[in-house]
Amino acid sequence: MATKKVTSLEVARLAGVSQSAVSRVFTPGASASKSTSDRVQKAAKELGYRPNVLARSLITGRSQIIGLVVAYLDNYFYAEAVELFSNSLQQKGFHVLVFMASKTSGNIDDVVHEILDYQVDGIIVASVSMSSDLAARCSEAGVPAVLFNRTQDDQRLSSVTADNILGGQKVASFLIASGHKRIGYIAGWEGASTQRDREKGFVDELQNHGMDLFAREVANYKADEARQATRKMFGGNEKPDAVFVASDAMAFTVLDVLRYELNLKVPDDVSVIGFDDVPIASWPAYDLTTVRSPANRMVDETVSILMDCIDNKTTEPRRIEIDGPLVLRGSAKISNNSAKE
Amino acid sequence: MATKKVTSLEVARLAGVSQSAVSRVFTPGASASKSTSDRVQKAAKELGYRPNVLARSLITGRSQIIGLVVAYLDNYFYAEAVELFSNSLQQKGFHVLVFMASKTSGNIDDVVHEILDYQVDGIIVASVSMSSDLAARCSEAGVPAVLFNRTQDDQRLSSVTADNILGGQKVASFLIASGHKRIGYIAGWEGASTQRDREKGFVDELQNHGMDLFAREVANYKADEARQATRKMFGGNEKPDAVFVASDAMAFTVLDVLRYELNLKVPDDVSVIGFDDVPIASWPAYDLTTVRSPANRMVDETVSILMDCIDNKTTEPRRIEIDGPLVLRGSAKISNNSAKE
DNA sequence: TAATATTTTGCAAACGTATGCATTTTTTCA
DNA sequence: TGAAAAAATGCATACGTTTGCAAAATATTA
Repeated sequence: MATKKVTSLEVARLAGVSQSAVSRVFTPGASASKSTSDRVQKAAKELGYRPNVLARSLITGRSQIIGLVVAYLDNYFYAEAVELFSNSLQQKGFHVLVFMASKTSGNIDDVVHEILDYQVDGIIVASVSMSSDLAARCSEAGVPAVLFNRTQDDQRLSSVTADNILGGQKVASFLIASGHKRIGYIAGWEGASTQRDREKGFVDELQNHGMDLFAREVANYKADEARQATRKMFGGNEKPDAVFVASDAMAFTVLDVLRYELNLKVPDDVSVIGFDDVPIASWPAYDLTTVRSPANRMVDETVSILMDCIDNKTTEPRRIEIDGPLVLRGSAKISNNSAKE
Repeated sequence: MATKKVTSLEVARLAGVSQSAVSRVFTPGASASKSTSDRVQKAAKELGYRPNVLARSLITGRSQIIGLVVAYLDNYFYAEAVELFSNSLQQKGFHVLVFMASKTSGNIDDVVHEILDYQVDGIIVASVSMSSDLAARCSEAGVPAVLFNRTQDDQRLSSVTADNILGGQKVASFLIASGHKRIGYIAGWEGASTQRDREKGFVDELQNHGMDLFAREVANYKADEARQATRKMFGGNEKPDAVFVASDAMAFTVLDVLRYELNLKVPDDVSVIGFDDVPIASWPAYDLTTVRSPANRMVDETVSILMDCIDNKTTEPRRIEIDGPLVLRGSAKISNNSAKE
């Protein structure tokens, strides 16, 4: 009700100094004598004064806000990323303004425009692509943007991803070494670089060993489509003896369908491997063999790039791929039982 | 690089009108003739002009920013809430500034101060308590605050929760009706109203039927503590034949320990019931009977309260409890097998 | 102690926008 | 067609800060 706004001017009056003095006391680098500083601090405390960040950013040109575009939080990988980003940036004096790209507008460009309206100091684009003229717009506005868990052809954009190609290769090598013969793949959304790279590494490595995909379905990183895909892939007589799924989130659905709907034994009848190593993957009910996307390291790199751009104006775009191990668990056969079939 | 900021003044010059005219064109309610509007729009598009939200808020006193304090996103219930909040508020022209309360500072008050510095139009406090003098601070600053999924004694704060007491009662009635005799409870963090209310409803209803808790452990809403609690509760000879767990997130861990570590059959040896009905609860691997916390309705109510406060200055605090059904799934015996023991 | 170097302080001008008021233009209606 | 009503426009000010500049106060040195 009282809805009182305490300004630096009122503090100045109470402390018997100029408004500039108050500002200087609250500005780290500025010069103020101990005596005025004390008086101002006291007056500020008494009135409950705190600087208005928005007014400050108007003049400094820095809002201390980072815009984060994200499409869905039901994939735990992104939920965790939001938490990590927020913590990491908070520690550096920044805060995260969240923009959902999913249901509101299919048009990412609108969302990014909205972000720029808030005079953010940087943009993190997670799990979404950006038109390249929009990227141009950002750099034109002097706002650094980093793609998180996505790459793009436009070489002017920085990006941080797992090493998806290498990850796909590891899965292929492992499945071959453990004696699998009929290997399927369930793809994510084909517009996503994560999907393309994971599949490319996987298929290339199969072919290096003279093998081809035995089956392939597309599930667009969606649970219900993953369900359909599994039914289709395992509906016939000739079933795969292994399936690589483009993300853990889909792999859980695949496992559920295989076990509880099709009554197949994992890993005896079929081995299942995912990608990301989200926490659920280690839960005994799933115990999923998967490639780790090291979220914390990816976040650290992303923040680091952003900070470099903001501070030193290092405008040079970077593309970083972080390697993660294949984590062996119970959903894939390890032993090389060569006598099969 | 170019880092050019286009201002309304430049647009005005190009369009041959005053700066006020430009402002009016971009302000919904303001009056501007079609001809100037067209000219301004054209000039704006040509220069790539968009109003500076921060400068606007300085003068309007509205930032269109809602601060969201949240402690952990690894509980899917809160991850979903963030998504729902962001979507809902985005639609109303607001955006969400995220503040993590967990690891950085145990002190929520600091976090809320930081939020207020951003001149937010409202605050949502999820899964966290607030000191009541801080609450006073908010209302003093004219910033409405709503507790999400928490209540507090301080009657001046609005809050939105599931009907936790009723939910606990439903679980008790159900377990009794289906013939369970030795009923345990695994508690969340005892400082949380959700925990207290769920347990209260549960225990009261048991006592209405002349029963007491057979066993009780505290797991503080944490996975590893839930693991310990389950081992302890089911380590002896006299094991419970049912256990109510204060949240789904913990219930999944409980199920895993029961099945894969203690080799008990669910629900034959023991029935397990959770609270929240997060999506994983419906996955066949868990198939968890649970009370629904209707996240979307809770979010809608929270946003609605906030908007009322912002628009009409309805300062009257509201406390809303939303009823959710007990969702019957496979983790709890339904049949009334009275002949047991 | 006097002269110089340093620090502290206040003044005033920004930052980019919204808006009350007075003035001009357009519309309305008899 | 002319007077009154309505709409559009520009001017100037305000929002709450930071910061360059010059003046004042303090510290340093010979």
